[in-house]
Amino acid sequence: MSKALPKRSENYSEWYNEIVKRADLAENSAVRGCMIIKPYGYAIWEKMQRALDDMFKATGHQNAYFPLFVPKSFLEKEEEHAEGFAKECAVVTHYRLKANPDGKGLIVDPNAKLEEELIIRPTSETVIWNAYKGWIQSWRDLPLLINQWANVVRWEMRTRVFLRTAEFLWQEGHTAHATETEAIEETLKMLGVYATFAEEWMAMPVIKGIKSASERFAGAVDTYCIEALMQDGKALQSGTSHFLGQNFARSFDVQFVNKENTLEYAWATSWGVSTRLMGALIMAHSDDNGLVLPPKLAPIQVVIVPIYRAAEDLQKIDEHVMPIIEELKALGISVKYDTDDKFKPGYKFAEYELRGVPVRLAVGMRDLENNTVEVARRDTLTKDTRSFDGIAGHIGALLDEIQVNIYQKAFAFRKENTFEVDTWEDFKTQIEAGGFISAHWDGTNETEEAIKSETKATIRCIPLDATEEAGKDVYSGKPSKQRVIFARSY
RNA sequence: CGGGGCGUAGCACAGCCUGGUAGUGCGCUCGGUUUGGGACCGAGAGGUCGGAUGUUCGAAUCAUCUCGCCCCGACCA
Repeated sequence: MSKALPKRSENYSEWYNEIVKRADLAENSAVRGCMIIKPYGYAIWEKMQRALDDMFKATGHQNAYFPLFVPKSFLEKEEEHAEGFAKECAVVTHYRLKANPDGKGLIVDPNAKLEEELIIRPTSETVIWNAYKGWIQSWRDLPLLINQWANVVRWEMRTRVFLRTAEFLWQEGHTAHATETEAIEETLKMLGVYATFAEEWMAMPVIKGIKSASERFAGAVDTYCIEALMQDGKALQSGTSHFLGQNFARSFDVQFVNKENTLEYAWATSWGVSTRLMGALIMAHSDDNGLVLPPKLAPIQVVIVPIYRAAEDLQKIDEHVMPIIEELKALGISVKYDTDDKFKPGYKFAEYELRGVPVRLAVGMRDLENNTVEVARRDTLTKDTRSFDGIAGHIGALLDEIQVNIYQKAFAFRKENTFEVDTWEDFKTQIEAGGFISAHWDGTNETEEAIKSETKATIRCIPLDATEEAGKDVYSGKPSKQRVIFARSY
């Protein structure tokens, strides 16, 4: 068995799959396109959930839960929404099985056909807005700020662990507002929450932007997104926030009486991030030794590996190390002291690197004599022998430093791989090399389509912070007001 | 759904062309020595070769059919 991972630069796809497998994050399930998230992977997801949930609460949102099943008639109500999701829906048609009269096993009981088919939710706008109809009568009921943590199913033709699975876990926020302005503010506020989460927790820089019409969420007026650049030069849409206008309120007849005593349709937003963020986390930071986790999301932040021969030696190390473990825990740092004697230190070193543990401490007899400890950082793969005194404080600071360093590394990578391009020749060359391309676009669907079919590059977003700049479309040569971001994407 | 690849031990693979005793490495079990970057020695356990049919004295190997998985496209968070 080859112990080394495939090289990131040689086969990115294989490298990614190996990290997912070897770091024990997830595996494919018996059901095609679905994944099993393993305990270590799930622990990371839980940390993400916790941080996001806190941010949602801090912005006034509450959690609720809505059904898994969407009656087909609900999905039909918003036309564009229906059209957008129709091709990827799992449908429940029966509610009972029975023994096969002609042989072994079970068959679907033909007598148990549902009058109306149920769709397994691909997203919950329809069920939620159907419920909101009963919840909203007056401007006093608004804003309604709800989030749901759930699973959804989208029957994709081709799947990839974390990045695109048939079933995935996510959160979906669904809010209702009395005014358009307020709804747009909410849309942008939540986009900001996602960007903050991506940058401060995941240590992954993102571009905030708005989608072109062709990339817009089905049923939305505007779709905003955060786009991140992966190490192979492809973009990953990491979160979306939609301004839905009054589309769903009209479709589900959600009207309220405003302060002027007139009936008005509610204004809506929805926003979501999914387990795809796990894929983003892996692809944004990891290296040829395995996963690299930002300390804020690492289930184990510090691992301590004892190095000893005899059992008495281990006991001495135990005594030496216990107070530090307590001290670290008191600082809110999660520590694992790995005394498992089935594996040698070298094996453990490699294993924790594979799993992305940010800091590793090695303590042996030599250290006990010298009152030292070996401190290894995952992000830089450097080792440093330092005094045992004050080590807990040092590690606390080191974790912060690693968090920042991982971000800066990703930021520098993005900067080096973002290119302003002004000619079609350069565009075609650059897109092969990967990265974000900042280029002028004439705003038409035709040009966007043509560029896509010729280069597989799509408009990732129109950046929110872009400055107006007169120019010519990189493809059509027609006038353009600003640059947009093109890339090949996942 | 198109194009390519692969199904042999828990995992990774060889054997197939040219039919004749089921192999290797990792992992696993037991014993011993080891332990500061994926330890070593010795002894063991583990297989209806994805399935079906056919050709043959004889099939992992040849033929036909079938099922499953992976990769590349179209679709997408």
